[in-house]
Amino acid sequence: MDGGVGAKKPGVTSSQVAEHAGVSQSAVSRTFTPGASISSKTRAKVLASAKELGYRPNAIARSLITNRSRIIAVVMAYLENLFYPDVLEELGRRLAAEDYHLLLFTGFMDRDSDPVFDQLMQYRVDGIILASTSLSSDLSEECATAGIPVVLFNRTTQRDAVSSVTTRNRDGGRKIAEFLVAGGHKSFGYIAGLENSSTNRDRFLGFAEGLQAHGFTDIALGKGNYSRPDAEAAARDMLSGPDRPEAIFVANDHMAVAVMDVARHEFGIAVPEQLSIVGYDDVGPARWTSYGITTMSQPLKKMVEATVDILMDQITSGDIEAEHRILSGELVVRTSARLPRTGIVDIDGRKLYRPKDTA
Amino acid sequence: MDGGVGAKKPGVTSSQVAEHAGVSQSAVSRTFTPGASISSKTRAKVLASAKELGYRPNAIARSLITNRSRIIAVVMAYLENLFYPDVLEELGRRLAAEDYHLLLFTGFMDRDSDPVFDQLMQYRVDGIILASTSLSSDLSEECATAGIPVVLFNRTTQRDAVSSVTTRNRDGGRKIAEFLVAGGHKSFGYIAGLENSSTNRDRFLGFAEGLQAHGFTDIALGKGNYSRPDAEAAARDMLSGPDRPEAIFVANDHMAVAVMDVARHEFGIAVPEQLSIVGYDDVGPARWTSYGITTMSQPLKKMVEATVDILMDQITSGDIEAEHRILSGELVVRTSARLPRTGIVDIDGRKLYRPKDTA
DNA sequence: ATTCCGTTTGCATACGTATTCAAATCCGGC
DNA sequence: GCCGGATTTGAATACGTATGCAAACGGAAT
Repeated sequence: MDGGVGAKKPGVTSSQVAEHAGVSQSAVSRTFTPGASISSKTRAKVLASAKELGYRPNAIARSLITNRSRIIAVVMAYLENLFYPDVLEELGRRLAAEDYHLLLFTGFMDRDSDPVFDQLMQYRVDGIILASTSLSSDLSEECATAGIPVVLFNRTTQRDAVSSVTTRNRDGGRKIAEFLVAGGHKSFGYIAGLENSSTNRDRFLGFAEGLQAHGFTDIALGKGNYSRPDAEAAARDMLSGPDRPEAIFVANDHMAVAVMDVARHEFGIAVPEQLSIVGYDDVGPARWTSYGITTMSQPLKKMVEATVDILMDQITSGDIEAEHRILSGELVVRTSARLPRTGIVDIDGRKLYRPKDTA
Repeated sequence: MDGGVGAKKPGVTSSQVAEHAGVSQSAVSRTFTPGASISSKTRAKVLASAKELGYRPNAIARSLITNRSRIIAVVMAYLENLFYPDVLEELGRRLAAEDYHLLLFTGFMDRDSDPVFDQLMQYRVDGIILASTSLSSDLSEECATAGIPVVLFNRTTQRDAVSSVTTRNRDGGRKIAEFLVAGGHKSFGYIAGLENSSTNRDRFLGFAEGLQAHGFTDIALGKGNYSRPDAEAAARDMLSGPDRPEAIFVANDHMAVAVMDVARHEFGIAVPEQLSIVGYDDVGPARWTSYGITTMSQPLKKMVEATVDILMDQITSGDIEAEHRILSGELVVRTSARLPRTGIVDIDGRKLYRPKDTA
C-alpha cells in the first residue's frame, strides 16, 4: 500500500555468518547455544565471522521455536508511590541476572488489569507479575491452563490459581495498635487505602483487633485510596472534627507523609506531641528527616527475590501450582509517634519496636 | 503429569482456527490485519472460531515476518528520583496509545549503557529511549546503520547520530541566577549533579553566566552526583564552612530536598529566612508543603510527547535523522527562597517568576 | 590397517504468521 | 445468460532460528 516507507535494515542472519565462516547454519546456532555440541575450533571460526559481520542472535526467531520469550510482564500502578519504583528497580536487577527481560505495563489501578491482558498474551510472556493489581478469575484461569505463572506482588486473592508474595499485614496492623496503645494514646483513626485491596483490608483488620484487645472499639475512618490528594482530604476531615484522634494509622507511607503535611502546616498540629502518625512500607520519604515516619517496614528485596524465585521455579518445572510467600516486616520507630516506655530496641542503626510479650 | 520439564502449553495457532472455521490460514491472518482484503462474512466466521478456541495472534511470529517488534526499549536510571517514575508512567501511557510496548532496562547510571545494548538488539526493538544515560559513539553509530531510532531523554550529546529531547537548561540556570540576585542575595553556592552530564553542565553554565552578569564570580561548589547521600554530604560541607552562601542552587529537586533537610534539621538554619534554596524539575516532593521548593519546572508531558513523536516519525518514515527538541520550563516560585520585589506573576494557581526585561 | 566408539557436523524440518500471486467468486449491466 | 471488473480467496513461500537424525569424523585400541 504505502510506497517504500519504514525500511529497517535487514540485519545479519545466522546463515550469512555460516556462509562467511564456511560452516552450516546449525554450527552458528550451536555456537550461541550454551551446552550445545560443537568443537572449539569451529566455534572460534564462527565467533570470528560473527564479530566481523556484527551478528547478534535474533531473540524473536529464537522464541518462536523454543516457545520461550524470556520476557516477564510486569503490570504496575501507583508509580508516584516510591515503593513501586524501588520494586521495579530491584525486579529489573534480579530478572536481568536470570537473563530475563521486563515488559512494563503501567497505569492500571487496583481494579482488574484485564485491558492489558491481551497484549501480554500476544507476546507470549513467560510469566506475569502483578503489583497492586489483580486479574479477573477467568483470566487467571486462562493463564493457568496456558501454563503461564502469575505472581501477585503485595496483594492476595482468594482464588487459588495465582501465587502471591505479601507480608503479614494483619500482624503489622496489630503491632501498630499495640505500639500506639503502649504509647498511651486513647483515641484512634485509620486512613485507608483502596478499600477492596487485600493489603488494606488486612492492615485494618489487624489494627482493629489489636485495639479491641485493649478495649478500644471506636476508630475514626477516612478514605485515602492510596492517593495523595484523597489522603489529604481525609486528613482534613478527620482533623477538623470536634474530637480528633490522638493517633492515626495511615495505610501506607505515601499517604502518611501527606497526612503529616496537612496536620502540621494546615492545622498547626505538632507531631508527635499533639498527634501521632504511623505509616506502612518504610519507603524513602518516611526516612527523610522532615518526616521521620514511624512505620512497618516491608522487606522489599526479599519480596522481590521471592517473586522471581517463584517465577523461575514454575517456569523451569512447568508446574504452575499457586504458592504463597508471606514475609515479615519490622516496626521501625522514628519521630512521628509518641513512644511507649519500653520495647524499643536498637539494631544496627535502626530503632525497632519489639515488645517482650507476644500478644 | 507430563514427564518432561517446563511444558508451556502449545497455544492456539491461526491454522487451527482456519481449520475450525473452514477457511484458509490466510483468511485468519487477514481477519486480524487491519485493512486487509476480507469479506465481512468470512471475517465473522473466523472471529467466531477464534473466540471459541481462545485464539490470540502470536506477536512473536508476526514480528519475525514484519520485521517490526512494536517494542520500544527504555533504559532508565535514578528511579529513586520521582521525576523518572513520572516519566515512565507517561511514556507507558503514550506508547500504549500507539500500540507499542515498553521493554525496561534499569540500573545503568549516567555512564554509557553499553552492557544492555546487546540485549536490546537481540529483541530487535523498533526504537530506543535513553533517560539519563548515553551510548558510546560506535553503538549509536550501529543503531543508525541498523535503522533504529534512538532518543536521549533529558540529556544531549555532541554526536549527531542520536536525537534528543531536553529543556533550555542554560536559560533555566540563568533565570535562577537572575531570580536570586533580584532577591538580594550576595553569595551563592551550586550543588552539582553528575559532572559529565550535559544537563548538569548547562544548568551550571547558565547559573554562572547569570551571576557574572551582575558581577558575582565566586560560587561555592559541591558535588551531589544526583544522589541523595552525596547531596547531603555536599550540603554539610558547604554549610559548615565559615562563610556559607546565602543562596544555593541545587541541580535537581531530588537533591534540593535533601539539602533542605540537612540545612533545617542538622544545622538549624531557617529556610528561606537565613538560606535560599532553588531546585530543578518541579517534581512531586518539591510541591509538598514541608518543602515548597522554588524550582525550574520541566514540562514532563510535553517532553514525553516529543520523545514519542520523534520515534513514531522515524519509525514510519524510516528516516533516522537526528532531531533535537528543546522545550522551555517556568520558574515556579514557592517558599524555599527569598523573593524579589517584582516579577512574580500568578497564573492559574501557580506563582511564576516572569521579570519584565529578558536579559 | 582395521574396528569401534564418542564427538562433531550438516541436512532437513518445524515454529506461527504475513504476503504475493494466480485462481475463484461476486455483482451489476447488457 | 454472459461479460468485465472488482473483490475475495487459498496455495505457496519466507522470516531466522533450534534440533532430531544420520552421516562424517577423530582417535585409541587391536
